[in-house]
Amino acid sequence: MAKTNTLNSMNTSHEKAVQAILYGQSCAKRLKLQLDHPIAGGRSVSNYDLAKSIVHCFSSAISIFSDKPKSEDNLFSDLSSRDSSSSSSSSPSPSLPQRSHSKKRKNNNTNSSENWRHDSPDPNYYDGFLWRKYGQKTIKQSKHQRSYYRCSYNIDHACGARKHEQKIKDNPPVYRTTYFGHHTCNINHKVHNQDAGLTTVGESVNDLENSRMIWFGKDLDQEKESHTSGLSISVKHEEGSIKEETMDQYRGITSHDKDCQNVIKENHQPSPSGSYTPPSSSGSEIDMFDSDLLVEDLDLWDRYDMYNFGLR
DNA sequence: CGTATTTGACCACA
DNA sequence: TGTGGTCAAATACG
Repeated sequence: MAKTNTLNSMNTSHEKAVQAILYGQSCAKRLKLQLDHPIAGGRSVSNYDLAKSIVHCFSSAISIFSDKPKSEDNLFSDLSSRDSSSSSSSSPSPSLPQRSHSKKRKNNNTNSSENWRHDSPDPNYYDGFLWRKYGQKTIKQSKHQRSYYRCSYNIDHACGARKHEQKIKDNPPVYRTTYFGHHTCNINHKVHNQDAGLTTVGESVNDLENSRMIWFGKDLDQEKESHTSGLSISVKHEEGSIKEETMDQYRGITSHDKDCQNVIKENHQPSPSGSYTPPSSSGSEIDMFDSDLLVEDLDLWDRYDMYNFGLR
């Protein structure tokens, strides 16, 4: 493909964003084709995969466009020096929150704590975990409020994972979620999945993480493990109420999975905030999932020329 | 009635 | 002292 050369020389974020959009367009075309001709033979890519790729492409493009190098660095260094300390203050002590504890994290080695950042147009972006909101604050630098969440199992499992969510851009809306700490609640969870042979689920969830998730800490494998094993619902967001039916696909859970998965099942129903809908009985889409389809890094957009689907 | 969210107050850090 | 992170009582919700 002649385009590959162009892509190889593609360096700027802008070009990457354009490439992401183009790829998304390609996927959309392909999806339309498959929807128009559902029985067309030789369908190597499921509609689900295509839809997911489309969403991812635009999400990535938005993320790129919204990332002004300077402001982002500033913002993030700010988070690293301030926010991330919250995880360390709470996670180092596996004990449950006590009233005697200070209400603000102590100074700590925040730079070494695990942090993820994710930008999404969807305020209820599904990240594979169940969160509980514990605070909301107006940030002086931003006109939008920042919401504070902690893992819903921070008590049951002494899970110190936390995240902040804040709208950073209006048009188009971009929500930035910053993650702190580890999900200790899900370590065993993955084992359950593996025992149950749900590797496809793991791959699917893993894909979520690939969606423009920026990691800036250490111990990637560990964090990845957490994401891979996590299954949950979104949380209510004060600025939007986007449902996440699309995430149903990720929830192929067997009955003997315990811990978080069971709790998810229990919590979904009563939770006023969760927009979770029960997993569809057919896991066919998950089974058809091809993780190679998904874009892990925008630097690899050229790689996806092989998935051009012959539409160009 | 149990659980999740909201929100004002408290507190630590820069 | 200002800012932002957290707590916890009040409130909302199913």
